[in-house]
Amino acid sequence: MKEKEQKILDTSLPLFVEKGFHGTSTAEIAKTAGVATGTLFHYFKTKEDLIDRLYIYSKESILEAAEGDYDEDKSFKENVKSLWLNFVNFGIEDPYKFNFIMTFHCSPYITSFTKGRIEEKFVDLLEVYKKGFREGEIKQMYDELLMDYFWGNVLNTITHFEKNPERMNQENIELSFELFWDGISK
Amino acid sequence: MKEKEQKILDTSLPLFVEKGFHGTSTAEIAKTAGVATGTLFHYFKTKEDLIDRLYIYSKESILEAAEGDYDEDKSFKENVKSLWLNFVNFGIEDPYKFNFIMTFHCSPYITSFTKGRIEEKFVDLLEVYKKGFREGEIKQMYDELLMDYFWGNVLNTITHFEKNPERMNQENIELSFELFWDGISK
Amino acid sequence: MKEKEQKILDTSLPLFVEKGFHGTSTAEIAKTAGVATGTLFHYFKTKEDLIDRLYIYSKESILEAAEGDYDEDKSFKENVKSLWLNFVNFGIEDPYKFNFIMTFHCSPYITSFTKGRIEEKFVDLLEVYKKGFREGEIKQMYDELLMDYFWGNVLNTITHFEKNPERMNQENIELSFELFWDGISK
Amino acid sequence: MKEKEQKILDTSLPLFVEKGFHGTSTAEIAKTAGVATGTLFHYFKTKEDLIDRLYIYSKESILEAAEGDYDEDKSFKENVKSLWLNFVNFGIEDPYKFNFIMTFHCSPYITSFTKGRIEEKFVDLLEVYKKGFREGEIKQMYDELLMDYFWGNVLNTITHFEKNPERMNQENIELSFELFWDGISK
DNA sequence: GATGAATGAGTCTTCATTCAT
DNA sequence: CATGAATGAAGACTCATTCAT
Repeated sequence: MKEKEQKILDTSLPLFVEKGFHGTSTAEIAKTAGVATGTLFHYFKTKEDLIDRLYIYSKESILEAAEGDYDEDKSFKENVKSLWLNFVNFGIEDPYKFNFIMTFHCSPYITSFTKGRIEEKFVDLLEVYKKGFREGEIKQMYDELLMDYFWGNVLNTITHFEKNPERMNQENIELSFELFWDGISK
Repeated sequence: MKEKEQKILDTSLPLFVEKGFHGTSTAEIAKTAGVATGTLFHYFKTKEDLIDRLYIYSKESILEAAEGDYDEDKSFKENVKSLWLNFVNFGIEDPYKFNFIMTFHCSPYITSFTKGRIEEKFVDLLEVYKKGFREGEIKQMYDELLMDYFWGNVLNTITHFEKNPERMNQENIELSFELFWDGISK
Repeated sequence: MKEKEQKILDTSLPLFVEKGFHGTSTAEIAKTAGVATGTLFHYFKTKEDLIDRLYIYSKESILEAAEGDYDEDKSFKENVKSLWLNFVNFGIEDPYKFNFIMTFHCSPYITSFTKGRIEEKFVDLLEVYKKGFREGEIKQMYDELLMDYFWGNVLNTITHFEKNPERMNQENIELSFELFWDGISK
Repeated sequence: MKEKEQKILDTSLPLFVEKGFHGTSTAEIAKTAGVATGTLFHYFKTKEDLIDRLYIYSKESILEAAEGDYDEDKSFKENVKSLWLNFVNFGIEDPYKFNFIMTFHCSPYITSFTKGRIEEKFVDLLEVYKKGFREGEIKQMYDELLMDYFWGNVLNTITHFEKNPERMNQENIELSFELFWDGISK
């Protein structure tokens, strides 16, 4: 990827998160990225194209962050915790990318093609855990509720430590996971 | 409140939720509400003023929905469940108002004056519960985490049933509360 | 029609004729008409809409100019001459409108709906002459050739006197008609 | 002339005819011609330069088509007919070049230098006929009217057969010439 | 109170042209 | 020669807001 293209992606992501799609002008993005407006449209056909590419970019980052962790030798709880931590750490370390995904997940500006392409990979990732959930020591419930509960807790934890960074330490992160795990345990 | 003023409030709320602040034009609001653009600016000095008033309007609704419920004769869990249910029901019955609050809670368009005024009332409402939490049979943790966990679960539950309306029944709502409660229980 | 709307129509017509569709900017039109750019788009949804309305406006003018002239008591040649003169006079007196029609007749910016609506009226106007042409003392030929020959001569005459205004007098106009008439006479 | 230079000329001519000067972008020309934008500007200093060169190119083509035909042994009418046919055939066989000339004849983008240079040659070509017109069996009239009448008829004939290609045959072309000739004959 | 014509700054996007490679 | 990334002025169109009626 060309240098200016990357610069535009990196610059526009926090702007979109903080000011929304319509609240961020292409002029502002270009200016902040230190390129001409024409350059932005050289790399991204439209503003929609830019945000679509940002969505792919962010989702790939979060997938990478969580990937390839399942360890058969550890307990199921340990494996789930590891996944949970990967997501939470990603959200804390790269809050803009995380918030971008949360904000534009339902946005009409992300093409359904892109959404579908990404969602597929996500489903693959979680497949290995689903099995464990079903056999495990956790409450009986349908998949969607479990997934939403998991995600809700990840999101909640990230948001909480974003708001209260002085509270973020090993102990409180452990506690947050226990809140989640004790909720689903039988 | 005058009829047209009310019409503008009711019309603009879902528009703002679905298209965002900058994505919704005053012309569209006026047209949808069946009034002239001039009329909108007669009742609301600026677009910011309109969204500020919507925030007050929505927050007052949710406060009303949760108010005056604490019953000394019931167990603490029952009281918390009752509060949790009030919020969840509000979000399910009036999803636009609920989403409006969630979306514009952090928005720069809501004046900090308005935010402060409202937050104050909220704190009052929760004060009575805080005591219970401290004395109760729940895990030891600091207030902010508890509040955020509570809110995260409410939000999560509402979002889940919005996405999966066919799953919404007494049993699954109870289950959702148990996920929350078992999380904080010792 | 509102005053500013009319002003925009009158101002833009010569601009489009002289500089073409793409060569004339909406900013220039508005400035020349003495209105704000927003005003132009208040009355005309798009630039295409403006040129479409101009086409209707011009064609209606030329139709009015030629209308209702057929006189059974005069010779056929006199009637044709009268029609020919009406068109020629229109083109000389209102050269912008005439040139606008000639230039944008085949333009993709005029909707086919508008073209059809106008063409219909034109066909009606010429119908009464067609009969005469067929029975008359003129050469045998198919309708389209006759019509194109007639129009070509009208256009030619107007263009000629536009370029050589000092030549325009009764005698030369008569001569021009004779060039046309002797062409089609047997 | 280099291959790419020629390609650009051949590609841009129909584009300019169909979409106008401002309606055709240099990017589109380059893309259609299969060259880089930089290449276009290597051969043609500006867009105006390109259209200027196209004008010369087209006018030279039409001059070639009509050149060197006057035959003292034939009747004057035969000679005029031959010239008339040369132009008509050119317009029918190479409609884009012909239309280009007609469209950009009055265009401000063609430098007056170019126009003058070309017009000169044209005058030379017609000089030999003027004499004949004056002495011949045709109506008394001034030169400009005669020239415009001649051109008008050529243009008219070409346009007519472009619109009605199925009517184009020896007989109808003869008829078209007779319309013209009988018009100017005494 | 209610209207909607009028405004002009601001939006996204295109374009002719340049220049380093 | 040939390329295409880079530029920023200009284009069509939108929008919050005002004000005369």
